[in-house]
Amino acid sequence: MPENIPVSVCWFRRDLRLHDHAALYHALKAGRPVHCVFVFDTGILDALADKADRRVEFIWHSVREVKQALEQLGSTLHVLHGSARQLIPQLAAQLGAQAVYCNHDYEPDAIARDATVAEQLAARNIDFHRSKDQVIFERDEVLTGGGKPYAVFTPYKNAWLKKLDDFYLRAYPTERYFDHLASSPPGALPDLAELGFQPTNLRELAMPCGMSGAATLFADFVARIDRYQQARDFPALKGVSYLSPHLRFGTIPIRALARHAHYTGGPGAQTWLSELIWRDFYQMLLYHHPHVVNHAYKPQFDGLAWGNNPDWFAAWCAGRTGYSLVDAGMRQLNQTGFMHNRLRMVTASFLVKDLQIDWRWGERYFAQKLLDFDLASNNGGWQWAASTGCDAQPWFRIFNPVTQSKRFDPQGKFILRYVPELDHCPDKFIHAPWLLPRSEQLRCGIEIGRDYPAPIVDHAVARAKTLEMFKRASG
DNA sequence: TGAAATGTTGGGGCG
DNA sequence: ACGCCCCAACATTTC
Repeated sequence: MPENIPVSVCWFRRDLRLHDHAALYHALKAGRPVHCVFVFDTGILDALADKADRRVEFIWHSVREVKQALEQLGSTLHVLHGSARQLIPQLAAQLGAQAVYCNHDYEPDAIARDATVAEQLAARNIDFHRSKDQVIFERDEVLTGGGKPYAVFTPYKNAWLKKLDDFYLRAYPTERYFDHLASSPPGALPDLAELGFQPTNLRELAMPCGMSGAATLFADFVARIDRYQQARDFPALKGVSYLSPHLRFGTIPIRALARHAHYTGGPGAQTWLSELIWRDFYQMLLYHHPHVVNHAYKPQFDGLAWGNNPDWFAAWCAGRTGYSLVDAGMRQLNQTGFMHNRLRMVTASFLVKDLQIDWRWGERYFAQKLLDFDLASNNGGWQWAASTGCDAQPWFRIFNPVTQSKRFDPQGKFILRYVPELDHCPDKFIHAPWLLPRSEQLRCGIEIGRDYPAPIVDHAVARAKTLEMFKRASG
């Protein structure tokens, strides 16, 4: 690449697609040849304890798809491995770039990283253009009448919906400017092993990756969105969109999803749109209150006297608490990297309010395991369940794991998918197997305490204890 | 985006 | 027939 031709760099991060991509659109439209780059950032990857990580594999497949698509257009994706803070300014300088484009990221670590990159680019006299892309409304776009960020979801949602119009839902027509992609021979793609990772069961799970995978899942969901409201709370049903990993890594743009929900209408689409608004809400909240990463949003709940029993925590992680729906949810997470949203609430409530374990322990575990892990949503969800958060559920609201099980998995169909030990357990006892009389246990071959764990806590006792714990912190 | 405790009502069994 | 008890069903309040 002759250094006298000014070029641009488009830095892909959590936006692994080529269509409706804000940064790519702005880069291409500026007219200079655009070099696309992705960095497997050791600053992030080195912190992953488990070197068989479904997310790295998901990203790898998605990056490969973007790269192949760019190569069909006569360009390529430069795939680097190292510290993004150093590599991006280096690459930009090396290519003789006049500008670097990327999309906003609202996580504290990402903000710090981007600030470093901004400094280094400025020192080299290279422009750094950043765009909103991963949310509909970011940071200060939706504020209260008093000009402050919302602290309660419902009024936020109302203001969000009021502000919404065609403008915010339109797609960036990147494909119109693809002829501005820098022409380039195909580049190299380090394989998983070179990145220091091992393959997972992602293939076995038939997880659709990349832009094409996102399109497949989206089409599948669109066909059943009318049933979303009725079916979404039942983990045994195919009720939810399963798009969360794609939304996380940007293989599908949020605008396409919000657009569909908004223009389709109906109770299913409206309920789903509301979930997308929760996502914006938590991103906005994290941006304004980065302290939530390590602390309760409500400071008085930083003083909760947690029990933090390590044996109970291990049982919770492994799906061996003796509460069948809780265990099924945790095993789904361990085996697939996904957990149904209803079960995220049930298992989180159980950890915090039945086991009295610090919500941060659970948050960290989900962060390690979830394919769709997103700091803002995960933290927001945990603080909601733990009652420590912004617009969280009241602290005295405690889920009964058995009642939740009866209500949301009435036939125990989901439980049996992940807790096969209970295969021969009579339906009546599937939600609370320890109530199975000893004689019945022998008859159907499930000895509680041997074939399936006895409950590690008594819910009624735990509930009273937790109410005390919260009362002391809030009093 | 609850659950449990407590209060109220009304029907039926029964002396 | 009547009062009394029991308790299910529903409503309210409390956590």
